[in-house]
This record gives sequence, C-alpha cells and structure tokens, in this order.
Amino acid sequence: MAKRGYHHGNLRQALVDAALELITEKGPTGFTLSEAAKQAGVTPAAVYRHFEGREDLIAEAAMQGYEIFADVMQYAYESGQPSALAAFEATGRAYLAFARKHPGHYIAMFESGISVNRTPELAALSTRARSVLERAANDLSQHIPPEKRPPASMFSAHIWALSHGVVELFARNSPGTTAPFPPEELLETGIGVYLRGLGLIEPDQ
Amino acid sequence: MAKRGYHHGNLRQALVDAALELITEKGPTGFTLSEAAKQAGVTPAAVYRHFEGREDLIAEAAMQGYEIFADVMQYAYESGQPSALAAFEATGRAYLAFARKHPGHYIAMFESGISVNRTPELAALSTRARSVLERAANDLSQHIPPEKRPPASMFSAHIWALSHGVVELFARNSPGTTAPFPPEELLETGIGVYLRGLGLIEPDQ
DNA sequence: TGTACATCAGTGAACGCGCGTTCACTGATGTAC
DNA sequence: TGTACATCAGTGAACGCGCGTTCACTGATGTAC
Repeated sequence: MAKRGYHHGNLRQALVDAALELITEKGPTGFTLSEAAKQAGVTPAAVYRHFEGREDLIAEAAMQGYEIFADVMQYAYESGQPSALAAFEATGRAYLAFARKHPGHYIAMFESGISVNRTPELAALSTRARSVLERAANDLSQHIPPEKRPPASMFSAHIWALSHGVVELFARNSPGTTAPFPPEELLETGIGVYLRGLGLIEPDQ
Repeated sequence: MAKRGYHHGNLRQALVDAALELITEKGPTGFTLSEAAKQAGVTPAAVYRHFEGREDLIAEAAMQGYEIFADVMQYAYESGQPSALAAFEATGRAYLAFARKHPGHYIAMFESGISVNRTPELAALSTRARSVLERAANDLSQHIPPEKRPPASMFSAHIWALSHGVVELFARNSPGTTAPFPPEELLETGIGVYLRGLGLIEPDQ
C-alpha cells in the first residue's frame, strides 16, 4: 500500500509489526530496536520519529495486544449469553485462543517486563480486559448459594492463573518440554473439573 | 571460609550465588556475566576457569534449583503419606513455597530460556522433580472410580499449570499488578475446588 | 626444615560487536500563490 | 498549470557503552626431594 521510497507511508505500524514478529521468534529479550528498524527497511534513527525509544515501541505493541484481547474476551462473553456458564467457558477458551493466535502480543503484554502502569491508557486497557473475565465470574457466582459462594474475583483469579499456566507451560514450544496433552484440552478439562467443584455443573460428566 | 586473596577459594559457587541474586533482582535479562563476576569480587575472565560461558553459568544455577526443587517436592510428598490426599496437597504447597523462597532458582529454571535438554544431567533432574507430582497425582487417582478417572498425568498437569500461573501472576511483585489475594490462599482454594470437582473431597467444605 | 619447581586460579589489557541514541543533513511531498 | 517554499520523514555517520570472550601473564599454593 505504501508508495515505497524515501517516505515509508506507514512506518509506525510497520515497526510495531516487526517488533511483534521478532518478539514471537526470539522472546522479549531477542528483540532489538535496530533489528526492528532493519526489518521495516529503515534506519534505526527513523524509529525516533515515531517512538520515544525501545520501551515505547514495546509498550505500543502491548497496548494493541490489550485492545485485541479485550475485544476478543468481550465478544466471547457476549456470544455465551444469556447462559452465565456458557459465557464463562467461552472467555476461558478465548484466552487461550488469543495466546495462540497472537503470541507476540501475549509476550509483549505479560512477559516483556513493561509495567501496566506505564501510561494511564495502557492501565485502562488492561483493566478493561480483566474486567470481562471478572464479570463473567460474577454472573456465574450468582448460581452458587450465597453462603458457600467464593468471591468472584477469587475464582476469576483461579481461571486466569490456570489459563496463564497452561499457556506458559504447554502452549509454547518450550525448550525440551513435551506437552502431554493439547493445551486446549488441558484447559477445557481443567476448567470443567473446577466448575464441577463449585457445584456449577453436574458431578458426573 | 575462603582465605581471601589472589585465590578465591570457592569461586564457582560464589558465581552461582551472584547469578541467583542478580536474576532475582533484575530477571534473567538483567543478569550479565561481567556483573556476576564483579559481585563475586573477580575479573570477568576468571569466570572462564569455572564455566564455559554465560549460558553455562545459568544452567548450573538452574540445575541447583532443580535439585532443591525435587528434594522439596519429594519431602512434601512423603510428609503427607500415607494419605494420598494429604501428600498431593503438600506437593502443591511445596511448589509455591519453593517459588517464593528461591525466586532466582525458579526464574533460572522456568524463565531464563535455557533448555531442559541442554545436558542429560539437567534433563534427569527436571524429570525427577516432575515425577514426584505425577506420582502424587497417580496415588490420588486410585480413589476415583476407574470409569471416570482422568489420566493422572492430566490432572498433574492441571495442578502444575495452576501453580505456575499463580506464581507468575500473583506471587511476583509484577509491575503494576495488584494481587487480589495472597498467592498461598489462591492456590490452596483453587486446588480445593479442583479436588472437590474430582469428587475427592466432600462437596461442602 | 628448606629449596626448586609444577600447577593452576585469577589478572588486566585488548578485541570486535551490536546496541540505543544524537545530530545535522537531505530529499520527497504537499500547499500557496 | 507552474513555480517557490515550508514541512517533515528518513538518512548516514558518529558517539559512548557494556557486553562476552581471548590471551599471555603473574603470583599464590602445594608438593617432591
């Protein structure tokens, strides 16, 4: 699309895309500003027309990630309505799907070491994403008798942790780790057992 | 103990300790060979008397971590015997305790990017550690009627993932993330709900 | 006990490298008249 | 339509830096006689 030449046309986004590719390939450490510039066909110095520096570029990648992530979670939640259970399970699946489909974003968001409080904008996006899962958990907890109902934020945290653990341990081509099961199955069955433990689905499957 | 002077006395271990401290403070990226040498009071070149290079030093730290980890898990498992349930829960708690007590080791093992297949020795240690949790899961699964018994390796993977997720998301002073609950409580309750889901503990707590 | 000598842990200077960042510049683009 | 000019995206050379690694060396330690 860009007219190729002295002026790039859409360098800002091209740099973000390059960063995402590099992060996907080599992790947050392997990414360098110079290499991203090179991959976008541009001098390292050109990056400074669009970003304050290396960190700022990663932060932009993370922000775009949070944006997609929040949308995806939101969409999954709505697609499961009006069933609280279906909505909840859908957000769990969406989490994993996002991690698989956007590994660069996922790493930029959760493993690059950039703080979510770096900018108010980033913090807001992150909160929005998290709140979808919490709302789903909250809806669902209405089906549990109040006296044995755990706080919704707690079991939202459980699911978040389980999902993140599955991603980190089994959904990456981790060096030398053999995944015993497909991550999707692992997460699905894990959430299933967990919800049964809460009395939200039938004891016998 | 060491006589301090031209000869260090126990430089090899001092370097590993320095590496662990640096990793704890700044993550696997922040660690540099030069800085570790400096912290041990020695020239960077001296490192090469004891290690092949930077990677080799991290690998040694990870190996020592796996050794402690396997011991700790083993001990927890045995301390819970003869109750399969107690043994299982103890290993879960031991996982988290290890991550908290030995953050440098934990990061070297799981977040430094070094492959577990780097050396046969490292692979063996890692397998040993994992096998403790699998054995505990296997013992426990004997209490589930065979026809609705999930593979032990599966629910061992669930617990591993949940534990790892709790560590990564809530037991680190993650930049800007507020932990809603103490990680210990989060893991304990999470495992509790999960085991209830498997029918291994009473539906009502 | 004392001396000669081998061993080897650590030194310090040097290297090449790629990094992030800066700077004055240049040349393409778009707009005013 | 054509020319003059302002704008600004990207250049390319340069910087200082700390890195991992190498090398010939030195000086402490331990052992043989």
